[in-house]
Amino acid sequence: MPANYDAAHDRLTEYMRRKGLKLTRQRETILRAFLSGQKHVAIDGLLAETRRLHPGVGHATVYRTMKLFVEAGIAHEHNFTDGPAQYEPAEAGNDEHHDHLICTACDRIVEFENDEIEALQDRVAAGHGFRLTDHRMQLFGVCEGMATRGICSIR
Amino acid sequence: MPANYDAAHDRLTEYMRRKGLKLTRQRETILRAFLSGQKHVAIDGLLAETRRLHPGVGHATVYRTMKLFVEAGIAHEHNFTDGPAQYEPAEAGNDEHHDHLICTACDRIVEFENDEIEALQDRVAAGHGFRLTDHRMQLFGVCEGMATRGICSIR
DNA sequence: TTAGATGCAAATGTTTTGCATTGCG
DNA sequence: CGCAATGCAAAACATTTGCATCTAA
Repeated sequence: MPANYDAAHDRLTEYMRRKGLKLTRQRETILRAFLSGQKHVAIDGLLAETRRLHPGVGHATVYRTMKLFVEAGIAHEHNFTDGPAQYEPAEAGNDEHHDHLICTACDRIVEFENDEIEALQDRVAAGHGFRLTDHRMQLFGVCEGMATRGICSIR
Repeated sequence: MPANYDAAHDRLTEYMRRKGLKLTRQRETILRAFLSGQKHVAIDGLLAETRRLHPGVGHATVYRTMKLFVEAGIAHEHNFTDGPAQYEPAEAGNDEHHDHLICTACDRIVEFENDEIEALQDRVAAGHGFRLTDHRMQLFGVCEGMATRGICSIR
């Protein structure tokens, strides 16, 4: 059982109570699978791990559940490439916005946070009369290991 | 015939010559359609306009051709939302990189360029040992007209 | 003449949906 | 018990591909 399982489980329970939804064995299993693997997972990986713990779960259930997790604030959805979406656990307490550096050679994903950039984004938006609600910033490049030795240190 | 048609046509011709490809009536028509409408177009709009000028063009041809235009450097492809990709004409001379502000209420797209942000992005990437090849930055918000009067001034 | 381009239909890959059945509250 | 959730299959959607035919060079 992953470290932050209890906190996420509590949040989910509270969200379901508020919305009149039900906590099923599938949803608990998907939550466990979601929190036990790599930080960024796509549906197919999630489905595989979920089925390891609870055979027979349908893929539609995983899609529906991840959507629910996003609404409940325990997951974030990212679309880095044109392929399948990836999901990332939301931090329990401080869920600061962060952005991503993506290595196009080994698919490694590094997170970063930069207040200066965020401030400039707000200023740009304001300058055009926009009230900002969200943003997306993805930096694509080649990480050190891949650039110098062609060796990926993470997978 | 749109303003920048000739320049784009020249670039395309040159690219095709280099690659041993052929300039067909369809490709010329798609170029004309591409340059005659809104700055940002999706395939279906492009197909409609193309067929108005040249009935019978297949959608696969438009997909293939836009891919070609991107390679030839006369179009940029953007994936703002999860829907279909949008294409934008590249500026003939100075094709500076720019980013986008997207109004989630009226789908208006405003372009901007901010060297300070670009510089900070480079610095962030370098700090993580990445050699940057590309980036994507999209700011989502509500534009002035929609926020104050619920009226969109562009569509 | 011939390699490349086209149009159609079919395949692909991701995600959503309809529906009969199951199960949580 | 009743409404929500599930699993399955099918649909939806954007995009790509196979292939016979056509056409620019």
